[in-house]
Amino acid sequence: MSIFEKTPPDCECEELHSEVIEKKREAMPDLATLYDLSDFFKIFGDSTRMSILFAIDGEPMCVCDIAELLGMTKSAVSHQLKILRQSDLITYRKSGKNVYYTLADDHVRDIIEKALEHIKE
Amino acid sequence: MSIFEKTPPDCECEELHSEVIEKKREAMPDLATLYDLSDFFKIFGDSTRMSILFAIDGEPMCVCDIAELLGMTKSAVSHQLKILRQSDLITYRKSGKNVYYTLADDHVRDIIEKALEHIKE
DNA sequence: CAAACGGTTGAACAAACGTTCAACCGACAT
DNA sequence: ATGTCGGTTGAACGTTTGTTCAACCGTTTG
Repeated sequence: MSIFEKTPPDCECEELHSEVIEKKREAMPDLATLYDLSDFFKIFGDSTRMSILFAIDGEPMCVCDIAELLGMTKSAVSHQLKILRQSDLITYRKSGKNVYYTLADDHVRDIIEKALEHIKE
Repeated sequence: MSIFEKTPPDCECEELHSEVIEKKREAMPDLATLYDLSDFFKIFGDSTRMSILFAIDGEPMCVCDIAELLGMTKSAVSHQLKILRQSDLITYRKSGKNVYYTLADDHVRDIIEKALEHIKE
């Protein structure tokens, strides 16, 4: 059979370095991008952080109110806020003893919206 | 609700059941949705699974080739494929001794694309 | 049939994760 | 200064998670 013929992918484990593997390897993003991507999604992969993101959407909220809203301790909330802060997903504004958090930009909303579409299929 | 602040949010920890909390509580998605969302993102939050998704995009790949491409054991890949299968993100087709996997629909591509935009800020 | 191969599975193990707890810091009031 | 309150932090703990290992199943081949 011709090598130019469009054949079903040949995938014998003995045949390493097959055409398919090489073609795919070239199409793959570099490792750094793969890690950045999965690290990015990891942030959303926790229900507490997801709840916080919804909570601080729109009007900013202080830590104590978030904790009350979610039924959690201030400490637990603060730990998650730190992770969200380090990912540049949220911003904060200090006012006296309080710290008010809100979403950093609209990108977060967009991605969650896309995911919601998939969930509801 | 306006982005421009009418009144600065009042958030004393003593004042539970504040207006803000109640307003937010009504705007929050139900718990089931929050869990579904975070569980959905959790799937993407692993570099191995992310790599697999890129690998099987377009032309289907069998388990052995994926393993070779990613430099992992068949077992490890198969475990992650199971998770992706259970999330309906991928489909498979058996052919003799081999099993060929590919993306289930375009939704996956869309979401990863959105995330890539954010990464490259 | 039996052996070999691709793929799956469950248990075990180590690493990563989220919450709790206690201590701490800064801003405000007494 | 002392105390209080909102918020942060680090260590400890229990849970979750991904990989490894070994055994297993279904298909193909000798």
